[in-house]
Amino acid sequence: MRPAKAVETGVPDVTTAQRILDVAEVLAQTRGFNGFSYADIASQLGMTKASLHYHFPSKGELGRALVARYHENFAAALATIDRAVKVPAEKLRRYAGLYDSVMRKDRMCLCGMLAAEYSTLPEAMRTALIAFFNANESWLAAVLEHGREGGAFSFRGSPKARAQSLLGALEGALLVARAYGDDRRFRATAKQLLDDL
Amino acid sequence: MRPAKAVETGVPDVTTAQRILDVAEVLAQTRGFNGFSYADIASQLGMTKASLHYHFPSKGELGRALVARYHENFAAALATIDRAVKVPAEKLRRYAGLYDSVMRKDRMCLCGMLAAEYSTLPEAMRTALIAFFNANESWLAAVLEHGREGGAFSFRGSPKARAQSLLGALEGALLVARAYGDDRRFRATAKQLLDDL
DNA sequence: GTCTATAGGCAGATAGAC
DNA sequence: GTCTATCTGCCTATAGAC
Repeated sequence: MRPAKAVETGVPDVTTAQRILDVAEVLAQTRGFNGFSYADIASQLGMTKASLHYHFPSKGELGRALVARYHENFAAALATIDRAVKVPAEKLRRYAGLYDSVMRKDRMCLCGMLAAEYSTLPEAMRTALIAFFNANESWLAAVLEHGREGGAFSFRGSPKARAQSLLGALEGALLVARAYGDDRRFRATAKQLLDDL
Repeated sequence: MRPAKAVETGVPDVTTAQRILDVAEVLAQTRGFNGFSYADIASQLGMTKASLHYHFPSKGELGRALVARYHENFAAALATIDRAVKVPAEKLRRYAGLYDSVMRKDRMCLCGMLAAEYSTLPEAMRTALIAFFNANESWLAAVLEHGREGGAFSFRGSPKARAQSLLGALEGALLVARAYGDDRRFRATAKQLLDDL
């Protein structure tokens, strides 16, 4: 039986693989997937490149794991919103808040960043990336449809089409605001997008 | 006096520097600035890497020239729109058409791509990038203000704020649509953005 | 202006000791 | 699991012949 560890502190096990992903995620969100190397991760963790390859044999594998975990965490955040809030407009406000918290950390959405690099990504990462966007769109479309039925929104067109443009608009707002280094700019655009519904 | 060349064909001089920029532009728009090398350009032009360095001593220099030329061409396109069209809504339709023509070539807007890579860019490129966005926003803000005064638009908020969110939304729509490889998706979003004004 | 040749460094990745 | 050592290849960039 596996021994319980760090029970006193209440701090759960953090595996090396997780710590690698943590560092890689920040690097990928700030510099892009092609903008960092195993050496960057290794130096930040005080270990060697060879050790990283034990956990993630190739960079493509690392990237795939990165997107998968990001997707899981995002899905969990959406589930939390669904549990905590029932009002569609407030759901969307919180959804935009997820992007805002990324902006405040001076990062880009991981998947927005990877979308820019799409043509250079291995197939497994491409597939995972599209899955992330699809999940976001489905969630958004459901909220939008529900909100319009309830009279909270009055947008034209299908909920699906709206979901697509909203997703793109938030990613783009983040992309440009980050270049300006201005998070108020992102919030102003996000508010406007939601007010337009 | 410099001898006239290619007068018979009516084809103007295309300098080597221009041809280098042409190839580099496509590469930067599809793979990102960190996603291509001098070797890629050289092989496409049938010349050596060393020759490229004669025209552009460093990759940063090449990138700066890339953004500067892109900005010039974009400004010229906006001037053409201003000359050909007076109706604000139609001006914006043509503006979105500029992005659409990029999408149809399976490329990303050069500056949207560079915005993703912002933190890895040399200072000169960052400055040129922001200048591009500023010019776009100024043009958009003027058209939006004019259109609202004329009763064509009824958006809320300042024209400047609208210009910022419109620019971001178009860049983001392009970014995501490109990952899906679906240009109809881009056009649907663009239409929606303009209809919302 | 374009070439050959090469420098010097960093990339992702592997072998094998501990 | 982590290390040292190393491989192979590509990167940006330069020197100097033509």
